[in-house]
Amino acid sequence: MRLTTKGRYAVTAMLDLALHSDQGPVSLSDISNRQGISLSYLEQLFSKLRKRLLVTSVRGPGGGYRLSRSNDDIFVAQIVDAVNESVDATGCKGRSDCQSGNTCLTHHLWCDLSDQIHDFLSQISLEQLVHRNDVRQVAERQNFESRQSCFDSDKIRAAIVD
Amino acid sequence: MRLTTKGRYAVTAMLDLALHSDQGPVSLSDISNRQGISLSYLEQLFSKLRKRLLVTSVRGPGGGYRLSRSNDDIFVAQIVDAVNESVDATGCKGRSDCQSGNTCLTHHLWCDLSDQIHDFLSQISLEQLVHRNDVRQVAERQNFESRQSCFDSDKIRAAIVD
DNA sequence: TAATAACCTACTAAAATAGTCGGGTAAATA
DNA sequence: TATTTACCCGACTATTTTAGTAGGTTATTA
Repeated sequence: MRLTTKGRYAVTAMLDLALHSDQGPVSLSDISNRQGISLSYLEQLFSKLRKRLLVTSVRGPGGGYRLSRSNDDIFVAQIVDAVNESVDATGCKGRSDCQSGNTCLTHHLWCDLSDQIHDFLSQISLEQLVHRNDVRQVAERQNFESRQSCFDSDKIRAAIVD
Repeated sequence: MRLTTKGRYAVTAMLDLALHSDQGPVSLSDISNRQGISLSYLEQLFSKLRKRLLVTSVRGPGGGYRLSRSNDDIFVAQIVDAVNESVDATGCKGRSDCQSGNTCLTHHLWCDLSDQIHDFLSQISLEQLVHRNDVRQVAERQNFESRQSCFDSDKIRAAIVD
C-alpha cells in the first residue's frame, strides 16, 4: 500500500487549486507558498496530474494551472492514483504471484483491503472537501499567512530599494 | 500510511501459525519454508510480535512459537500495528503539525482514512481467515509443497550418503 | 524584449525496506 | 553431559523510494 507525502501533497495541491479557482489560473509558486511544498516537487506532481487530464496548464505570466473538470467530478482516489502507481495493498499488484509465482496466503485479504480503501477515496470529491469546516478554517489561516508573507517580502524589497 | 511486506509478512506468518497450531509449537524455519520468508527476517518480526504479547515462544528442540490467545481474539490490525509503528495515513501521526507546526489542508481527510482502514482490519480475526476458502486452498497447496521439498531433501541427503 | 511561469531531464541526499551475518542463550534429547 | 534445536539479539548492507535540487527550454504577455 503506497500512500505517502507524494499522494498527500498531490491531494493538498489539488484542493488548494479548487479553493482558489475563482481567481483564474493558480501558479505553482502560489501553491508552494501556501502549502509549504517545494516548487520543483510540485512541478513533478503536476506533470503527472496533467498527463492524467486532471488539470490544464496556462503558460506565461499570469498563467498557472486550472482543474480540467468541475470540483464534483474529481475524486481523491483519482488524484492519488495519478501520482502513485496505485493505492494497491497487495505486494503483487493484484497479479496473484506473490509467493514465487503462486498466490500467497493472505493475497485475498489485501485485495479486499485495497477495494475498501479505493471505494472510500473514490467517494470523496474535491467539492465535498471544499465545503468541510476543517478545510475552510485551515484555508482561511493559509490565506492570511500568505498575505502576511507578501506584505513582509514587500517591506523587505522596499528596504532593499532604499 | 505504512502497509508493506513487513505487515503483510507478519499477518501471513501469524496465519500460518494459526493453521498449524494443532501440531504443537511451530518453528520459524517451518514458516520460512512454507511461506517463502527469510528466517532472519521472521526472527525480527516475531521479536516484535512477542513483545506485543501476540505469541509465546518455546525454546529447544521441538520448540517454536504459539499464538498467545485463541484465533478469534487476534485481529489483523493488532498484527500490523505490532510490526509497523502504525497504520496511520497522516504524515504527522495524528499530531496535526503537518504544515510546519500547523494543521495541513488535508489532515482530517487522512485521519478519516486511517480510521476507515483500522476499523476494517480490526474486524478481521485469524479465526475468520482460517475458515476462508481461498486461504484453505493456498494452505493445502503449501502443505503439499513443503512435504515434497522434505521428501526431495531426504533423497538428496540419501544420495550424498551414498 | 524583459519578465514570468510552465515544462523537462537528470541528479542527489536521506530514509525505509528487506534483508544478511555472526554471534549468543535456553531447553530438550541422546 | 554433549549435542542439537531453535529462540534471541545487535550490527551491518543492498536496494528502492521519497523528497527535493539544479539547470535548462519553451511559451506568453506586458
